Amino acid sequence: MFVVNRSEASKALLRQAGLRLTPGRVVVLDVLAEVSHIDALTVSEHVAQRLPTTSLQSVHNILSDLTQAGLVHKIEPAGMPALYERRVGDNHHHIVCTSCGAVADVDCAVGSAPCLTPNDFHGFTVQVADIVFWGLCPDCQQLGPTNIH
Amino acid sequence: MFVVNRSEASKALLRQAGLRLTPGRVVVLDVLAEVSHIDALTVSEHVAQRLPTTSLQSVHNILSDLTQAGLVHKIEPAGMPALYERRVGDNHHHIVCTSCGAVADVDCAVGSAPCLTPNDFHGFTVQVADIVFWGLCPDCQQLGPTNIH
DNA sequence: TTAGTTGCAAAGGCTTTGCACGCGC
DNA sequence: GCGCGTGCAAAGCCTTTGCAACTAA
Repeated sequence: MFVVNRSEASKALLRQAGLRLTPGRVVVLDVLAEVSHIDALTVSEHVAQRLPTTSLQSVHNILSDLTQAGLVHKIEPAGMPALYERRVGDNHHHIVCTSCGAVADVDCAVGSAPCLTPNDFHGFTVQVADIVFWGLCPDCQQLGPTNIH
Repeated sequence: MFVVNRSEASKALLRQAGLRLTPGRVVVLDVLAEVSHIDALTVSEHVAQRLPTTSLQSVHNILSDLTQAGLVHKIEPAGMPALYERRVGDNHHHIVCTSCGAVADVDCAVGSAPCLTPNDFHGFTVQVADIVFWGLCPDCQQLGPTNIH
C-alpha cells in the first residue's frame, strides 16, 4: 500500500471509516498526525493556517465526529480542556504534568487489562479503564513546580 | 472517643484540619457522610434542606476548601460534573455507569500503586494515578444501555 | 477585633446547539 | 439532487471570581 503523503493517509482513514471526505476533516486528521495531545483550540489554530474559514465550533464538530468514528481519541484529564490524539491501537494511558500540563503517552505496565483482575465490580460490567497519571515532567522537576492542578 | 452524632464528627474533622467551624461546612460534611459521589448541585440541594440560605456558589467554595484540606475527595470523570466523596484513606478508584452515571467505589485489584511498576515514565515523576472504570451498572445491564457517555 | 467566610451577582472557559447555506457523493 | 457538513451565532453548563456584609475565634 503506497500512501504518498499525510493528507492521502488521512483521506484513506476517512474512507475506511465511511465518513464523508471534507477538507476540514482531512486537515484536522493531518494536524493530529503532526501534533498530539492538543485541545480543540490548538487544533483549530493549526487548522486555521491551512483552512482559514474553519471555525472553532466546526473543529469541535469534526473532532466529535472523528472521535465517534474511532479515528481519534479524546482524553479528558480532570480540570483541563479535552485533548485529542490519533489513536494508535489501544492500551496506552497518559501522564500529565501537574505543573505545566505537558502530556506523554504511557504504555501500561500491567498489560492489556490494567488493574483489572476481576472483570466485575459491585455487579458492574467493566468495559474501559481510563487511567491518567499525574506527576512532574522533566522540565518542571528542575524548575520547581507551580502546580496548576 | 465518643462522637454523639454526625455533626459532631464533622466538627471534629474541621477542627483537626484547622479549618474554621462554620454551619455551611458542617452541613456539607454531614451531607457527604450520608450520600457519596454526588456533584456540587446535589450537595447544594441537600444542604438547602437544612441551611436554606446557602447558595450553590458557597457550596462550591466550601467543597473547594474541604478538598484542599484533604477532608473531601473530588472525582472528575470525563464528561460529567465533578463528584465529591468523603475520603476514607486512599487507593480506591471508581467505576461509572456509561448508561445512567451511577458511581461505585473500586478497591484496586493490584494494590497500592496500581499499574505503576516503574516509578517513572518518559522522565516524568509519577505522583498520583487517577483511575476511572467505565461500564454498566447492574440495573442498566438488564434494562439495556442508553449510553450517556 | 480581625481575619476568614458567606451571599449574591456576574463573568469565565469550554462545549453544544440551531439553522441556513454549501459541498461531497 | 439529496443529504450530510459547515459556518456563524448564540446559548448552555459548571465553575470561578469580586466584593461587601458578616461572624467565628
